[in-house]
Amino acid sequence: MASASDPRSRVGIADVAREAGVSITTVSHAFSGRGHLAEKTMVHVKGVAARLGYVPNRAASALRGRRSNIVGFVSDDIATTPYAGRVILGAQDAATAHGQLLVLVNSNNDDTIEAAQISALRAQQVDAVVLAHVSHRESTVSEALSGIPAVLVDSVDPSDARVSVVPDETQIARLATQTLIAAGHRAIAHVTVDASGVARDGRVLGYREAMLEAGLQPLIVEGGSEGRALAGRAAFARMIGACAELPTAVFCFNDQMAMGVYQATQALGLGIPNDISVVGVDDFEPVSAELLPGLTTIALPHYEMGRWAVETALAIVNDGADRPSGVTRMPGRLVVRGSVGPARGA
Amino acid sequence: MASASDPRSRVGIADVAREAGVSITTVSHAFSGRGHLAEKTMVHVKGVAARLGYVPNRAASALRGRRSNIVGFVSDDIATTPYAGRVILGAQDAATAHGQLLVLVNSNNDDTIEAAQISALRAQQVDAVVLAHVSHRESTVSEALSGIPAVLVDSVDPSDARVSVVPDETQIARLATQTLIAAGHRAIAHVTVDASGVARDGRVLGYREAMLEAGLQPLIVEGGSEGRALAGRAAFARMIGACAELPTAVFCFNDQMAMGVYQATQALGLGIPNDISVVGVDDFEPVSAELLPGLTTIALPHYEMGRWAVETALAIVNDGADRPSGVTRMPGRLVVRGSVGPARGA
DNA sequence: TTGAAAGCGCTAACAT
DNA sequence: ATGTTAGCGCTTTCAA
Repeated sequence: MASASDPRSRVGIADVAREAGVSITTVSHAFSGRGHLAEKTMVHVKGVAARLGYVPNRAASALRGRRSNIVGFVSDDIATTPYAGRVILGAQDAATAHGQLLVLVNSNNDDTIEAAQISALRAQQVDAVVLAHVSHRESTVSEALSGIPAVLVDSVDPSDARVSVVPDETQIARLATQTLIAAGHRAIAHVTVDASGVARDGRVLGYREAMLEAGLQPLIVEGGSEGRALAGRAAFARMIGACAELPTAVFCFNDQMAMGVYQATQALGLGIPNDISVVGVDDFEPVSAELLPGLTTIALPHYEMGRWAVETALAIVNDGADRPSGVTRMPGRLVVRGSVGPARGA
Repeated sequence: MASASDPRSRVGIADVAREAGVSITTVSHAFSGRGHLAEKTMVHVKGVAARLGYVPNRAASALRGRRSNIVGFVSDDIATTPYAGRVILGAQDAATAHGQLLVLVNSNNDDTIEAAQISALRAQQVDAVVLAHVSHRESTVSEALSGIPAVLVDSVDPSDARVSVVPDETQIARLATQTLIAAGHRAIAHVTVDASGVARDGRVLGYREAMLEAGLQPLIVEGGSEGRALAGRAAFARMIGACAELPTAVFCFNDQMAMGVYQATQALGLGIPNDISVVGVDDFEPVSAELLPGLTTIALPHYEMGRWAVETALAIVNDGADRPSGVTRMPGRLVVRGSVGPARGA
């Protein structure tokens, strides 16, 4: 059976030129803004193009010119967390603002797939790549990326050869802790995971600093290797066993662990925020906004990092300059809901 | 300052041919698998290519051939829910299996942006596009898509001109309801949203059917327009006011509303599943797996729909055949956790 | 202000 | 089994 009308936009620059009675150069100029067209030629050409449904073929421009105007975005996990989504939003806004197309590929946390995806991106002649690894960690940049401007999001290159942007974990933890201190709490525990990592270690550090500065005694409780509700419950249980007197506030590694703390307190008949105040990290809304009471938490700068990454990648492409490598830290933002109250007896 | 080694893979098919001492046709054949190359020529050419870091330029192939080997994926919201993520995973697996690159764009639920993104996709010469609208609904296909094979995910084209794949809402609701019936429950309420929609209406229907078939009396309680915890709490509260005797089980429109039901029962001192059994829909893991007890729920066929969409889109491209338009319904899958118990007194 | 023509890297006839 | 060659649709000198 014959196929329906040709799938691809069969109308090319030559068709527009013929129909408009001008040369293809003129049409090209009308779209690229180069050269100097008479106002009315411009209008005429654009009109004809629109009538014909002409869309410039990017593959052809990419072939002819040096640039494809596409930037690749490699994510290791867009499926199970919504974090990457916000980074993508920021990246896409930046790309759109610069007339670039953002092409997303997902490596599903598999190095082999990642290398293959990067190779595919390279074959598409992407101008630059942003590599977003969901959990803040060290990660070696795939060899496949050599020769392509790249910026890392939420991870740092141990060889320090790439530009990267990460959340300021220490600031985030300080902000959370100081929020609790400002509410009058003095016995503040930090519930976290036991597996060392950039995010965990940075937050532990920030917590310690804030406590020590306020002349308070840090209390760190670990609940398992994964930052989930189960670990939050486990940590809370462990804390009860270990403390003569229960803290009046808990700063949790993330919102999911905070959810576990909610569950543990509930089982004990403790009320939030009356008996105990809680602060999380992430502002993972399906959790933070839905808990009862709403969870006061520190939102991570996902959108901002995505935006910054694309802007920076494009700057590297445009300036040709080797941007000073190094890591940029972006602050978290306090989101106030209902889980922080005054300290008991304060 | 001079830029570092040229950003794009400067080595082309001609370089490989020269270095290997063969013609460019031979190199092309070595990569495309067309023609008939001697085994050792093949190996030799591939070796040289690898050494030179050669990657075929897709833009050039797309320009020359009829096909770009890229399929576009338009999502209206990858940022705030993880559902699209699973669809994307399925779509990407299918694309990779067929040697296609999946290019994702996000419309952020804005028709203007969507049209622009589709136009960009078209300019990239995509072979086909899949349009994923997160919440199962009717949606008119953008004009920008005319002439391009497209398949819809999670939405149907009212004009019925496009192929689409959606969850089988009725089956999903029946499965949920029957799970409760099988556990011995007879007084089973359905907590849902008040805004009519394909998903809501289909689930209400399935619930009704299952109840009536079992000779049971349906009880539908609405909690608001958005399927979130707040609405779940509101619905539960309303139910208490309206019923002489509380149901022993609740089937919720989605996991988030189920979370609201958990909160409402907790406030009342009711235990799950001892006093009341709960079933959700979505298997939204940050909620379903983290609730205490874990939520028994119906997983939506996101991955499968993504896969099917790309497979089907590619089939349309390849066969040139006008695939019979129409909607394909995919079943949900029961995920058993801990929120369903035997009926009280059963 | 506009046009002619070369060529980006590749594939597909068509040789040999 | 391998090589020659003509374009795909566009941008970009260069000329008019």
